[in-house]
Amino acid sequence: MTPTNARYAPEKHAKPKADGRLARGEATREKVLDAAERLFAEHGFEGVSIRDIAREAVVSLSVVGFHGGSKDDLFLTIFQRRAETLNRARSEALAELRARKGAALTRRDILEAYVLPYSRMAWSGDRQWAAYAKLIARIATDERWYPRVREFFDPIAQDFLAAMIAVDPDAPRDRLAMAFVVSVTAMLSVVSSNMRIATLSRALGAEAPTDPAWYNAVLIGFCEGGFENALRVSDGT
Amino acid sequence: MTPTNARYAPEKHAKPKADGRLARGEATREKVLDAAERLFAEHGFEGVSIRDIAREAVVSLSVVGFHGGSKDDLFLTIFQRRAETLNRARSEALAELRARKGAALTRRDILEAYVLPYSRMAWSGDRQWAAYAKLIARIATDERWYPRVREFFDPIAQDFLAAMIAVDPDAPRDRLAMAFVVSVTAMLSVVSSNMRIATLSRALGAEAPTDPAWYNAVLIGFCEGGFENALRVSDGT
DNA sequence: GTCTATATGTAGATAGAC
DNA sequence: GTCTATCTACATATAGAC
Repeated sequence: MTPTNARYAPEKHAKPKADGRLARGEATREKVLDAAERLFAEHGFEGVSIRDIAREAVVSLSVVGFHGGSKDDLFLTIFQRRAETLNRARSEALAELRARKGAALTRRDILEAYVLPYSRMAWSGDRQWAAYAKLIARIATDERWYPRVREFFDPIAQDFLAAMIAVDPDAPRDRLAMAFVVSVTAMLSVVSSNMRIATLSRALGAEAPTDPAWYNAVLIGFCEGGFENALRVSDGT
Repeated sequence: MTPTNARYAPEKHAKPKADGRLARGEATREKVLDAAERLFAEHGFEGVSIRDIAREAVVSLSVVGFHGGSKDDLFLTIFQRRAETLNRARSEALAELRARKGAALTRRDILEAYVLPYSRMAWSGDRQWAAYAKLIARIATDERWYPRVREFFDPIAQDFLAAMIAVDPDAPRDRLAMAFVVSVTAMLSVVSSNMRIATLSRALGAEAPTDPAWYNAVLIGFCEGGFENALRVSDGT
């Protein structure tokens, strides 16, 4: 697991000064945000105190407040910081596919363009991007936080849904919406529960899969088959 | 949404006294556990204080400690309290199908036997069972809590996986494990995010689905198609 | 920009009266 | 069994020195 992926590894968000180094305050700010990102990803918002963050970042307590503002602000800032990079990766993946395949675009292609940027991020080998991926998985089903961060994710989701509709204009919209939400949750769950998948595999006598490409392939296969079957009009039970 | 389902509505876990009424202490205990269940489901473990629970249950602070023990104990007790009922419903559903269909059992049947008892519970119209369903969805992907409650869920999951293997003995075990975990997450996500599905449906110009049977049908359809596609050996990307 | 010090509130837990 | 009262620890936030 966790092969390095150059795409995400070098990503840093502080602006370098003219001389190429970060301003001192800027570097501290990054340290604080990075520490908060890791801890929030691991323990959730309420499970982390500002003192924990200060300790993890190796700064004093009030430095966290200075750079991060209130605890709520700090949490939102962490989302904001990387959202654009992820969104851009997804948009570019979709645009590239559209350019290359045109009308031959399939649902599988669209799913890949949505899933793979996130997957690469989660398994990039960069612990901050991995933490961010976990954090997204954590808040996506959280009714308290999702409304406050949806602005970062919903627009791109709309684009992908539009692409799905273009592939099959007759698909019932409600089923499409549900298949999409379920697919997104499935994607997030693979990152947050690959430990469970590994455990369960071993319990069944198989080796625990370790290759991200394997997880991607099975996940995308699952969602592709799921979409197809869910969109077929039929009412059971 | 939320039609009453008699199966779960009358469920109460305190033992009645010989005269048919609950002992006073027992009734208080139930009040405390019910309040904790609702609040933990809504706000998570760290998001709820013992004082919150006391207020919700309309008892004094120390009564919560008296009946619930430590906060950790209280949380685990809530899980324990209803786990057996849910497990029994699932086992019975599977046994009934096996008796009725024998070797003609399908993956779809097995999925239904796993999903429907949970779905009925979540939408039973009883707010405590609904809260319990939300609580399960909340901790299922929580690395801190899942190890402490898996004993309540893993045995039954093993039974269902065994049934899946019986249907298709050649299915690769690792893919089976992953398809199962993803299906379970999908099931849980429908309960915790049906608001998002509804919102997204409206955004696409459809009405927001309100019928639990519709959610069940689309979900099971999705998982069925997902399983089938995920188990096929093929490696993309 | 970063520190120490502290104001102010709330957390979990329990002792002891009734 | 249930209450009031309180212990001790830790929370967020910020004022003010350097």
